[in-house]
Amino acid sequence: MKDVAERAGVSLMTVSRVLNNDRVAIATHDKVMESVRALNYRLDASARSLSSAQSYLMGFFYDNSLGGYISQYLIGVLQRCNELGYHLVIESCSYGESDVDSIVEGLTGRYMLDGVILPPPLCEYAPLLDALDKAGVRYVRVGPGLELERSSYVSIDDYRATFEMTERLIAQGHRAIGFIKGDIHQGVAVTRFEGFRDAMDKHELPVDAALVAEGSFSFASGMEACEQILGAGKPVSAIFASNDDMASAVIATAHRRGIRVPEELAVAGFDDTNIATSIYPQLTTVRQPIEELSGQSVNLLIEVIRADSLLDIKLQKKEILAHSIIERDSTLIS
Amino acid sequence: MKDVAERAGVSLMTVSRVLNNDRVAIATHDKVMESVRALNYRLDASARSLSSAQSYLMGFFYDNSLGGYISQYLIGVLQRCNELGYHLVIESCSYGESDVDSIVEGLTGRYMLDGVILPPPLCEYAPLLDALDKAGVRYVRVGPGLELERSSYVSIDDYRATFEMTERLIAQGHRAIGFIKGDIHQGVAVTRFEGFRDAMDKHELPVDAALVAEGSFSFASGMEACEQILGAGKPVSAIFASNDDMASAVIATAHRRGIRVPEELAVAGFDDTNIATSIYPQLTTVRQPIEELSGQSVNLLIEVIRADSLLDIKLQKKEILAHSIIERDSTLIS
DNA sequence: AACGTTTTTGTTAACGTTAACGATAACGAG
DNA sequence: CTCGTTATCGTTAACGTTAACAAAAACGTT
Repeated sequence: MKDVAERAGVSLMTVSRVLNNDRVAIATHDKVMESVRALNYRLDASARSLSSAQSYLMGFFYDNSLGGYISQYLIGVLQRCNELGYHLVIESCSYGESDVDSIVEGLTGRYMLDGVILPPPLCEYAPLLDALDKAGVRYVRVGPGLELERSSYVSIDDYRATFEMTERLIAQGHRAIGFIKGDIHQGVAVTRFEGFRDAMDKHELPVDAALVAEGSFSFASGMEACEQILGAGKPVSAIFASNDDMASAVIATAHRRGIRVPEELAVAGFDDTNIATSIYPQLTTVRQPIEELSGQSVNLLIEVIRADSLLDIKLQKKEILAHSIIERDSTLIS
Repeated sequence: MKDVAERAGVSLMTVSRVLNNDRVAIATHDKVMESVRALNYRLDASARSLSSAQSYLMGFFYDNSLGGYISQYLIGVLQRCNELGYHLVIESCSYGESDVDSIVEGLTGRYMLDGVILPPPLCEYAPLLDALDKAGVRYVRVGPGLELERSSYVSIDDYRATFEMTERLIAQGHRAIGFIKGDIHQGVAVTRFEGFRDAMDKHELPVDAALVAEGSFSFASGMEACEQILGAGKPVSAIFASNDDMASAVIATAHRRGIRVPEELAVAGFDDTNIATSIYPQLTTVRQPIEELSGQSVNLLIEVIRADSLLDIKLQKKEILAHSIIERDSTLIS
């Protein structure tokens, strides 16, 4: 940096200011930038962190049950991070596996991470939230269903979403509708079921216990749940699964049993993940705008960081983004 | 750190040594660790980086076309990284999108990254390799098919894998076998086709041009390719797709056309990704041990880093791990 | 022209660690 | 017991940046 400063005939501080977009006379700015380019100079990230007490590193906690869908979260998060000059560090952490404290300690080397993004299901994992709170790490959650008063978050309205999808199925003439719950330890699983139940109630349709099965959001659990519902021997004309993995398991099960979708059985999912369009027939589902959600979580996180370090305020901001219902071939009768 | 040193009655240097597993008398070690625990002390990552010229950060370049499969790479990489005290930074970079230089510059703040892991398809993206070489960033590639002399890498033997799978199909009695190529700009796509072709040759079976279609490794391209092959009107009893996404597209297309799998059409894929077991019927495929490959890439990368900083040697090491053939319901006739 | 304001730039002192080298203590062999 | 060797520990000086404050320059007002 000294070389740059000398070449431009200014002080170190001025160079630093130019490189950090601080207030500098435009003429000076240009002079400095010219030197920077000529010498192909870059700030040293470590020195910068040490001096400024910021790492420009965001954390992203990843649980394997997020599986392939991590990519959809990553798109939004990475884009915002890059736009804002941050880099993204992935930390793996398994829901239920309890070395949470040591994980949090591991990234606690004082200014290692400026903040953390928590996608599902970790956004609802209380021990992790506790550890982060204790360590004073700032975080924003994406799509939590539990402990909503605990931190800033972005989400969709899961209740309204399942409510609306259920009404859509009812409007299509379905009366006997099966439902596959997600992992009931997760808040969204409960919320989604409530939306289904209340929509059925509203239209005075019974929620038959034999047509409601518990899954865990995984494909395998979806197959079991579907077998259970179909095995009950009661008539069902549609099954609404709490996520796309389980919905695709319903379709797979139907194929295996020779049941035609959607003619004999309509199937609806939730999330609009990649798999929704990678199976036949393509899945009718609730679309969560995951990219927007996760991108917005970065914006929020930065606000939280600013509020914390500038004003020493623990900001709590909640944002609900719009979902939509995507109708594809698994429910429409062509 | 000063507090820890005073409490333990030693110098700063000794504390540093204890925390870095340097040679220290065992009694001193214990004394220091006691203080560390009592004061709940952690090393400051930034200061450590600044002083030691190491960031303990590995980069992982991510291209969207990796899509959901990033999770399978992540598992191996993250585990090794954590074991070795490293953290993982995800950088997004799109194959073909050409701001490669600015991306590499962005992480070039001298010691920002100790090294980089390159999964497909970026492991074959020459402009990126050029930029990394120019910037002096050390990297290891996972599963490259091109420019094999250019750096260290870990991979499987794609040629042998398709060769063996093809022989397996032939042994099951198939004679008219269709093949869907991957994106021909990628080395593995070519290699995999060669394995298929040579196996057919060996058994004196013709490789009918009408039964070979070009895809791009995506589900959509697989559907098109499959339509093309089936539309040719020639008899086909099996289709071997260059990856699982395209193989599942073949199955979806078969469903749509009312062709029974595997009775009327056997289908084989490549990779053994999650989707292989998330569809009906489950996919016969070549299993790449992605976790092992990616985990091993971290080991290699650390060797490369060591060799470079200690001996100033550009290490080139190649490792081939074993693949296997997983037979599931898309080829067996029950 | 003198003075308050604001804008722009410079100086100094950390930030918390480790490299490099030096000093001391412990040990073994002759 | 002496001396060389090795194991252990301490001192000093960076590492490259920015915060905080100070100074100077530019500007507008009366």
